[in-house]
Amino acid sequence: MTASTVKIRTRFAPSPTGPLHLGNARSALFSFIFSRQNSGQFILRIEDTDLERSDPVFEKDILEGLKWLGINWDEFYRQSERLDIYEKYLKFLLAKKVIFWCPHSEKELALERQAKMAKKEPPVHICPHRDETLVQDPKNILRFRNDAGENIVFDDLIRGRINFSPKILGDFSVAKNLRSPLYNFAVAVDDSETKISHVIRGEDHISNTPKQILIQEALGFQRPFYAHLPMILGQDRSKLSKRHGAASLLEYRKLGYLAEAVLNFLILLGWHPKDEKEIFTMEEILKEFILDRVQKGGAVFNIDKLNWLNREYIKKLDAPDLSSRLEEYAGKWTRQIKNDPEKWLKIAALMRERLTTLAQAGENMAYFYEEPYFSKELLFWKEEQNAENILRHLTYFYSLFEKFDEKEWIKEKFSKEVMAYADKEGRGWTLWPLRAALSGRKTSPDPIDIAEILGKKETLSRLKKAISLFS
RNA sequence: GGCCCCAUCGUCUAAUGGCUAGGACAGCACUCUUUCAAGGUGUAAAUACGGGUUCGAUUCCCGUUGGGGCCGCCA
Repeated sequence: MTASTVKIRTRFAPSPTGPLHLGNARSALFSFIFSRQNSGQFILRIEDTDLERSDPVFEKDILEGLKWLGINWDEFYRQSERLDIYEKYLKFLLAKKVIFWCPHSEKELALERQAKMAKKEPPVHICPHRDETLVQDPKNILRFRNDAGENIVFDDLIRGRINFSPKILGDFSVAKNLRSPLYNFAVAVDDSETKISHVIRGEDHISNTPKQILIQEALGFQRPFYAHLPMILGQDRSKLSKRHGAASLLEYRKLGYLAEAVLNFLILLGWHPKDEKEIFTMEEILKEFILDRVQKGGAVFNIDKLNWLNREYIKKLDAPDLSSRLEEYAGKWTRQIKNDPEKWLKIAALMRERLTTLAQAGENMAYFYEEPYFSKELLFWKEEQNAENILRHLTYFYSLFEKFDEKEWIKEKFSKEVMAYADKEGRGWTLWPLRAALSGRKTSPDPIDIAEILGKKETLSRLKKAISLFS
């Protein structure tokens, strides 16, 4: 079997026991990309065999996260709906005496494990009842009668040959009972039943692979290709988790990251195209991606790089696109935005180069919709000591703006005169107080742009208010 | 503890036997500039260590060290 002769089918198999996590999202992404560029199928399989911990809420979160990133699946399975299939294979293996009922309690097993570890032996259970034919009983579980002698060897597409001694596996568990398969068993069955050609998953599954191979072999299944991706690490270089801050994918959406940026970021963690390009579209990824170029070592999650990418993607958005994406982050200004879409478009265009995340829009747009409050000191630029000067400039600007027609209030009309005055009197000394008077902030876009958006009436009113601070 | 995986600037990475070890993010400096952002220019910063192999090792081999993962009736 070679990659060129098989139909490429990859899968992403999350368990709905928590929200979709960045690391998982990346595994899904790599699998998805690999299937798409080989015109294969991408299968989504929900691993909800653990009824206790599985929750439909998380399943929903996972589906939503994948859709957000644009990762679409061709087939969908839920393990809890496939119990008949697992039962069939379990019975088959039971009849072949490849699996058996093990009567040991969890407590006994824990004790045994402890003792073995103390003796520096692999903490595995080799069941004394493996040759007996015990029957089903709520106390018993099904274990694999592991007699494998030779090393289990598989060729990982990213790491090369990997070798395991089967002895360290012991008689591993495969199911709690005929209707409750355990992870490794369900995976082996499903990967084969759904004809998965390439299992692309996180490095944390390397040590599960020999168990799955043993089950495949007992069942006479064909072995898929394996590719184990490096982990995404937190700042402390341990597996990324909740304690490293936002780990859930959808949280990044809430924080105002663009799906395109997150996607680009995720693919860059562990993979890089031949050239030095860092920003690319899905089409470009599909064209260039190759498993051989995937990194082997874990990659530390770096929010600075994500922020940079997000800024880059925001800058590329045109004003209408940005403004509509920004709407859900507008908060209490939502109604004003809808009332005056033209004004909103201009605001969005101004914010474009200043946003790292969409969520920052809320605080950066307030002064366009409500009158800012500030103290007189704000109007003083740098070393400016003279209040008279500020008053003079503001008064000049007031009379300047006053003479322009409210109906033709665009910056092209008045910017020339504003700048002529600024150049004559000193830009900083004049433009700073003007900008501060209009925005009420130390930092903001250009006063001319702000004046245009505010309109004649509001511009004059704010200037008047600033002037009044001096009387 | 056992087994497995990994190792280039702070971080993500390029260079798979041959230029001065390249790029990006972050940092710093300068520049542009009314502020912020963006932009421009520049700068500092790495092959973990020790042995081999070789005319020549980031690259191949061995060892050491370090980091990570897994060791469930979770997935």
